[in-house]
Amino acid sequence: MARGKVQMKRIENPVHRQVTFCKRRAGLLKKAKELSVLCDADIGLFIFSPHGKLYELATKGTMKGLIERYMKTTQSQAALTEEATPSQPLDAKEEINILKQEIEALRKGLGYMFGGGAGNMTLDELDVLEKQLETWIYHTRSTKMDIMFQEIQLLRNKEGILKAANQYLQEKIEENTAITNTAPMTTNYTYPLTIQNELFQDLLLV
Amino acid sequence: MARGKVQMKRIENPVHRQVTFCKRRAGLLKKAKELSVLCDADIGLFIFSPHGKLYELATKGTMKGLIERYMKTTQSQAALTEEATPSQPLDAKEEINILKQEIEALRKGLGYMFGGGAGNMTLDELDVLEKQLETWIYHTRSTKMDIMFQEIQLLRNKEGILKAANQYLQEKIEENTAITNTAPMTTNYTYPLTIQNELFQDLLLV
DNA sequence: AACTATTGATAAGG
DNA sequence: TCCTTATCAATAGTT
Repeated sequence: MARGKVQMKRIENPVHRQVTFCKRRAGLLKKAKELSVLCDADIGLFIFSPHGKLYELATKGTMKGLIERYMKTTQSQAALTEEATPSQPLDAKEEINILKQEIEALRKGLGYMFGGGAGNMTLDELDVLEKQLETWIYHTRSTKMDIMFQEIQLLRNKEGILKAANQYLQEKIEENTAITNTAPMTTNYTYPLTIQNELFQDLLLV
Repeated sequence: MARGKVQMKRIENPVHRQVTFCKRRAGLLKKAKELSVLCDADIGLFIFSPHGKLYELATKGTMKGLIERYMKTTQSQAALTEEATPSQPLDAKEEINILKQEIEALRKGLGYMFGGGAGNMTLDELDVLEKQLETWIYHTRSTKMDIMFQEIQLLRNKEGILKAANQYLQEKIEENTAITNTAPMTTNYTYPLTIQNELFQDLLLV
């Protein structure tokens, strides 16, 4: 580049950085488009600026479509990798096939969910998808139950602490009354059930 | 570039195209990485060769993570667009918020499904996810039922046609028997229920 | 935003 | 695929 070699590290000066970002971003998008045209390649490119603004390029169809293709490719690559190194040399293939089937159904189902169209799934695929959804919903409910149970436990603990505090205060009052029982309890000031004891205060912050 | 300016169109010579693809792909990935480092930008880039081979770069985290961020950004942009031109000037915001909530839950749920971890979803999000899954499973079952119903209808039609064919053949036989009833039916040749009539044949191909 | 000196990318060839 | 080299393209620093 010009007027001095550039160091390959973050440009600290914010103005320089912003200018360079604009220039190089344009260059990168241009290069991507050129590669796509010259070599008949399909390219998806997205750039988030430091401020989170998005710049994107999809040289074929929509970015969504390219992303789906990307997902599909990486998933099948993963499946092939697994096939190449079978943990149990034989008969693990069956399980791999089932997983592949599930992935395919989920992938189509995903497209269905985002695309909105219910189309072109076979009966078998729908069946797999349904079972997968049932499993998923089961896990969802299970996690939900866990969280609720934790909350219930927390509330029970707090309840216990409050009861103890209550009793403690009650005893204090009775003690007090016993000592000063010559003076009549004419005050209409009702004891609030706030806890003065610091130990209890700490416990309540859990 | 070198030895002559390049035309911005597909390189027809396959060897040249392949070589150029390798070189420019490397250049593009390098440029993307440079932009990322120099300007603190997050970049996702994937390239499909004409033969479908995938080359990718994610300058922060995984491509999956960047894609999720991309989805989220575009979705919120779409939401903002909708917010800027509200079809019903007021109170459509509520629905938008609900949709955003659903999308967020689904996005997290998607990560959960692929990532395998159940982690860091709130109770509310799990609730939305559960409801969404129920809707989805309902549609899945509905589509399945449609397909099955279609098949049943098809089978019923075929059954009707076969019954008609049967009757037709039966009549033919009786007719034949009536005409030639002087000759005894000594043949042990049993009539197969195949349909000779071309009309029926055509119908059965439905 | 426009200019230009300089570096970087790369087409062709081996 | 990798090296070389002539040439073009991108861009850093400046105005």
